[in-house]
Amino acid sequence: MASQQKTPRKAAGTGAAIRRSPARAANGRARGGDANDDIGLDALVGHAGYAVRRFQLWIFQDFIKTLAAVDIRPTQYSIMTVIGANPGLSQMAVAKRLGIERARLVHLLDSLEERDFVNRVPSATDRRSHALHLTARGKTALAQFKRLAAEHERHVAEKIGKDNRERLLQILAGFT
Amino acid sequence: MASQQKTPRKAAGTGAAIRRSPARAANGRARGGDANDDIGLDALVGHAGYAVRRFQLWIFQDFIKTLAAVDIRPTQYSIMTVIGANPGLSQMAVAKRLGIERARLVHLLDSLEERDFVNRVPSATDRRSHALHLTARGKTALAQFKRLAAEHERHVAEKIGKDNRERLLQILAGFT
DNA sequence: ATCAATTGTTGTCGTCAACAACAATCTTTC
DNA sequence: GAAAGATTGTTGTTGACGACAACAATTGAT
Repeated sequence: MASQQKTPRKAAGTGAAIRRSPARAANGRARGGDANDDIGLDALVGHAGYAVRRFQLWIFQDFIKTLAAVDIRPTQYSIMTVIGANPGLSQMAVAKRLGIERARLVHLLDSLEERDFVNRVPSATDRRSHALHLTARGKTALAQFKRLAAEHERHVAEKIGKDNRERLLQILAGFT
Repeated sequence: MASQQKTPRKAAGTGAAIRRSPARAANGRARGGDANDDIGLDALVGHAGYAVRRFQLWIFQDFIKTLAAVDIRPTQYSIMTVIGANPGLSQMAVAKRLGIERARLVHLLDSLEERDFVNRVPSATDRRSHALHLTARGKTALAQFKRLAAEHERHVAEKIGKDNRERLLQILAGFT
């Protein structure tokens, strides 16, 4: 990390010239100028992971923005949705189902419980586990969240196209 | 956070009996037993963001695993790919192109420079910026990375189907 | 009764996105 | 050409997140 520390900007006055290889074509610009979108990605295009990362970023940002008024993030929404559809689940069950680490779920449930959306009820059959339930307030809140989430989903449809969205859901159905 | 602290498990000894409601249907399980995949997701299915999140997780894990031998992560790979295809770019240009914060790119380039894959050359036209280049070692390394990345991409194709993968890339092309 | 496994919890570590602030350096404008 | 404003790289902080490790309480199996 101490490799080049404080940016010794002036140090290397190396007249070593640089003259960007003119043969390389695709490059050029250097100082923004105008279009900075003409930067070749080369192999990056054609990489599913890259496209998915960018898309995931966009979609989460839109979700957060659309649900900003109620201050609910995607993970919180997914938790409430699962509990709402399957009341009484244990934390392990929820964690496993959503692919969340149970250690992380603890804090997530803490915040949801603080806001009186979720309830940890001691399980009757297993004194180790908690049965998770939505509170009355949580249920009505979730209903509103779902409306906003539906609006977000419309944004997605507008962005990539209605049928493309459905095709996407179909392709990735195996991961839900 | 202090809401329910140390799990007062025993406290509620409420002999209130409970005998889990047999009517609840859909839930039930509690202790793993056998199939724990029968938990309804309700509205979660049909949410692009959720599917994309799970997929992105899978795909990144596979990328990391496939390139574990060379210790290259997706972001590092994308940086080297872009620099390789457009030598001389500034950090701002790379950051903007890849959707990485320029603050974050600093550390990423530090590590790549430490490993002698990338070079920060003082720009000839703008003494504020650095012209980014792959080192000789970086170029040969990138060639190998690309072979491994191609292998990873084959894993993706195996997972979701060859044509589904291409359709996915096509749908998300606007985000690259 | 004993030992292994499970559940919720706490804590730590490393990655990552989002900001804010700063010095050095352009660029613009008068 | 000097002052004001914008850019570039950098440092630092915050918070969400995934991955692990350890632990007490409890359950299940031997």
